[in-house]
Amino acid sequence: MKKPKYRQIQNYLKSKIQQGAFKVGEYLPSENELCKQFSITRTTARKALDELFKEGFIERLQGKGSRIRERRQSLGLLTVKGFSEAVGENVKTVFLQKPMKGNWDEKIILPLSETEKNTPCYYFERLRFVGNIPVMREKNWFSAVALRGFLKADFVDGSFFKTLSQKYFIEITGSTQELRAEFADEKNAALLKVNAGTPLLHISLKFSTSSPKLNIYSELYCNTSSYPVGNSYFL
Amino acid sequence: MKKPKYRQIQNYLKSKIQQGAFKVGEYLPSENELCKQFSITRTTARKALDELFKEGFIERLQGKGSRIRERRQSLGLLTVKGFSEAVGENVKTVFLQKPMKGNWDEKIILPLSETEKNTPCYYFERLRFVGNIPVMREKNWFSAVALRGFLKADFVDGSFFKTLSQKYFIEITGSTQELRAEFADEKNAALLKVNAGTPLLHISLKFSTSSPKLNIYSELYCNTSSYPVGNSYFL
DNA sequence: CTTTTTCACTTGTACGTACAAGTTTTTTGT
DNA sequence: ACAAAAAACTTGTACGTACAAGTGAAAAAG
Repeated sequence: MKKPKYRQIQNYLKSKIQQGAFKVGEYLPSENELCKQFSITRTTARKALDELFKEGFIERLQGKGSRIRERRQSLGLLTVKGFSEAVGENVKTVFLQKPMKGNWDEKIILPLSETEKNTPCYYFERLRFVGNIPVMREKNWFSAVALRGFLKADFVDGSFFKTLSQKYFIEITGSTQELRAEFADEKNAALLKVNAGTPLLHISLKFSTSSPKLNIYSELYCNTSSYPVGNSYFL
Repeated sequence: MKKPKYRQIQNYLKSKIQQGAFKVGEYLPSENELCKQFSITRTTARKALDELFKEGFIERLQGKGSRIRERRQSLGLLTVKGFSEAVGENVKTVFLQKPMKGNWDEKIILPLSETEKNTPCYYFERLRFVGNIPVMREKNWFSAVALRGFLKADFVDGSFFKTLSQKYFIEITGSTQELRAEFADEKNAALLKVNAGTPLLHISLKFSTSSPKLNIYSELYCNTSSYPVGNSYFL
């Protein structure tokens, strides 16, 4: 029932980070300060910080402290090369469909849970550019129950994940992906400005989150001829 | 200079696991046994085991112990769906080129380090089947300096990674990937038994290992029409 | 003023203790 | 013989202490 102390501290700090109380590159309170502040021992403070490190929120520098980190880099997610890394630089995102009440599409490849099938569904669709070249079409579905008021709100910094984190305190905890090379259909060809029949990389994604109610299902269609999709994984 | 105790214990246990002294599903000595055996405190023993857990070698079960785990599942590597998971089941691997002295191919997409360019190179090539359908062509390059005697030895259980682990005590520590959807060229079309011009998933891979001398570069060509490539990532 | 040393901070390692909580075996009671 | 209770194990959490090692600023020495 009761949560361990280190996890309480961990979650407290996490929510502060998510709320933007600490910016990327800034330092968290030191272990000893946390000890005083929460009346705990250093063992417990360290455990909380170690967990935040494992989750990718901070990096720990001996002699200096615990520094806030850009979390995206720690997740082994597939990213369009020169996309999220080169933030802002020549990158553009256009809504093809703003968030709306939608239907669980039969094109979603990764299996939905039964409970999800019986809940209303939100949907949005975007087209992503590098320079003026459209490189990725992105279709997203997720259950409406976890994100009340989502349709009215704008995206934080134009980022869906940042919105989840800062407005709903929901983090991505994992992902499952399936990758296929397919011929572009007419719709995708038109959107990505290629000939129909060009090979596209089709990525079917399921994101798990810290909210058990919320999984995000995405179908991505990528023109990889100029900008391949990349990812990195490190222990 | 001197390594911390917990890391010595960690490495000792790791090498035992790699040598096969503990099989998958078996339990490591308990924390208290390690304390006696190495004259350390439980804090240190726990730290060693926690590290092995982070590396994916074991899972820790309260009340039971630390159980050896199939490590591949913990790495966020791309796998052909129904391939490594369904071990042995309908899965076949054929050498198109047994390990040999080769040349750093210009087709390697991810950049080589300068030192690597100046070392001799080993090469091998395989074709992988699910059922009787060829689904993946796999070309691999790596520096010869790290793996002396590699050409003579056979693969452990037909697995390159298991060979690295058990014969050379080298582990995969990370990977960088680039993904492209491409038309099949004639060679790949013939090998994968598809028409030239069929879309193939082209994966360019660089594996980092625990040996700083060894990186493995791979170029994979996958027919994803029946068996998509998948991966999972969890925190 | 510049260089060196010291000091005050940070995180890292390691010791020891105690009890909670989950699992399995043994003992006890009926 | 069977069921419940106890004991004996496991890992998990949390306390407290001490010193090592890395960093940066302040103080001392030149």
